[in-house]
Amino acid sequence: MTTKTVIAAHSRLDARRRAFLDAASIVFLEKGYANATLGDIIEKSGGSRQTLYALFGGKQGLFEAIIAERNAEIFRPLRADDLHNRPPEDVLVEIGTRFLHRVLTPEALGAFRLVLAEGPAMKELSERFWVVGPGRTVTAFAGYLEELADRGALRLQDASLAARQFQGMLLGNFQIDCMLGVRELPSPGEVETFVKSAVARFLDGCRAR
Amino acid sequence: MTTKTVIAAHSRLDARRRAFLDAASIVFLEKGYANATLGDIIEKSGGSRQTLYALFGGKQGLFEAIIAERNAEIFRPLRADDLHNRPPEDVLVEIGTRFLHRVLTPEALGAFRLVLAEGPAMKELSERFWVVGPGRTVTAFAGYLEELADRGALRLQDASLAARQFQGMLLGNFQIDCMLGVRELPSPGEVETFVKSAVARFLDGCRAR
DNA sequence: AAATAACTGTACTGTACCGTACAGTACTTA
DNA sequence: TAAGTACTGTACGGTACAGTACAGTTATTT
Repeated sequence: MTTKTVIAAHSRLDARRRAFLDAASIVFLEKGYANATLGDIIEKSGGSRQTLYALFGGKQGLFEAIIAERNAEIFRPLRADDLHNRPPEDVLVEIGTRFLHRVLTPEALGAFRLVLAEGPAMKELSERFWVVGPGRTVTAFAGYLEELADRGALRLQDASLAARQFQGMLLGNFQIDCMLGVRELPSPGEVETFVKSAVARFLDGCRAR
Repeated sequence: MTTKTVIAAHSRLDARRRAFLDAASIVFLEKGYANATLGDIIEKSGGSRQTLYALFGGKQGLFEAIIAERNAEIFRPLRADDLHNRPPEDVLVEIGTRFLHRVLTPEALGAFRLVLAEGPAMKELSERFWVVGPGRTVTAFAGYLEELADRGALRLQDASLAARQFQGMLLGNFQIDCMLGVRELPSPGEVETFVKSAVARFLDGCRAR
C-alpha cells in the first residue's frame, strides 16, 4: 500500500465524513438529539447508512463528533496580538465583543443547548465541552486580569473570581434569553453598547477606594 | 352532588395528582424529557397509566404541569420587607444571596435545563418560563436600581441594562457550571463571599468618577 | 483489465414506548 | 347496602427508529 493510496483513500473518506458532519450538524441543532433520526441525516448527507456506521459507529458517535468540532470552532482561541500595549478598557472591550459575537450565534447557542440537554446522559461530553469552552475563556480572562493586577493597574483579591463575574456580566441575560428564544440575537451595535457599559462598570468597580 | 362530595373527590384526585407530579419531577429531572418513560413515572408514582391520562392528557401535559409548578416555587417573589431602610450594599447582598440560594438547587437547575432543552419544541413553555422566571427577577432588580438612581444614591444611564449585568454577574458561571455538572453546588459560604464581592464591585462601578 | 477498496440501497430484525380499551377492584356517599 | 365514583392492571395496537446483513454498484489502483 503506497502513500498515494492512503491519501486518496483518506480524501474520499474525509469527503463522506464531512458530508455526514454537515448534515448531522443541521439536523441535530434543529431537532435535538432524541428527535433527530439517522434517516434524516443520511438523506441530507447523500451518503448511506452503512458508511455512517463505518465512520462513526452509530448515533452517539456521530453526535459527539459534531459537538467536538463545533466546540473547537466556537471556542478556538481569541487572537489578541493586536492589543498588546493598549489600555485595559480597550483590551477588555475588544475581547469581550469578540467573545460575545462568537457565542451569540445560532450554531453556538444550539451546540450549547444540545450539550445541556444530553449532559446528564453523557457526562464526559459535558466535561470536555466545559474544558475547552467556558472554562478556557474564563481562565484566559483571569490570566489577563492577574497580569493587570501585577502591574498595579487593578486591585484584585481574586482574579479568578473577578473573571467569572466579568464573563457572567457579559453573557448576562443574552445567552439565556437567546437560548430560550424569547428575543432575537442582539445587533452588533447592541453588543458593543452592552460590552462598553459592562467593562466600564467592571473596571471602575475594580479601582474604587 | 353536594359540596362535601366535591371536596372529597378533589382531595382524592389531588393526592393522585401529587403522586404523579412528584414522581414525574424526579424522573424527568434525572433522565430528561425524551429519555423519561411513562412507565418509569407510573411505577414510581404507584398510580396507573389510565389515571395519568385522565389527569394530564399525556406525557407533554404532565411535563408542562411539573414545569409550571417548579417554576412557581422557584421564582415565587423574594420577600424583602425586612430590608426597607437598609443601605444598598446590604439590600443587594441580601437579595442576591437569597436569589442564588433559590436558583442553585438541583431542582431549579434541573427545571432550567429541561426548559432550555425542550424550548425549541415547546415555544410558549419557554416564554411562560421566562416571564415568571429570569424576566421577573431582572425586572425587580431594575426597579430597585432605578429607585436608588432617583434618590441619587447611584448614577445610572440605564437601570435595565445594569440590572441585567448584575444578574449575570451573580449567576455568573455558577449556573452554567452546575448545569453542566462539572462542579458541585457552592456552599453557603462560597455563595456569600461571591455575592459580597460582586455587589461591592458592581456598586463601586456605578459610583465611580 | 483485473483486483480491490469505497461505497450505496433495500430490506429486515428487534425493541422501546406512547396512547387506548376494557374489565375489574377499592373507596365514598346517601 | 346500593349506587356511583375513582381508580388499578393487563394487555394490545401502532409506530418509529437504531442497528445489521447482504447483494450490488461505482471509483481507484496496479
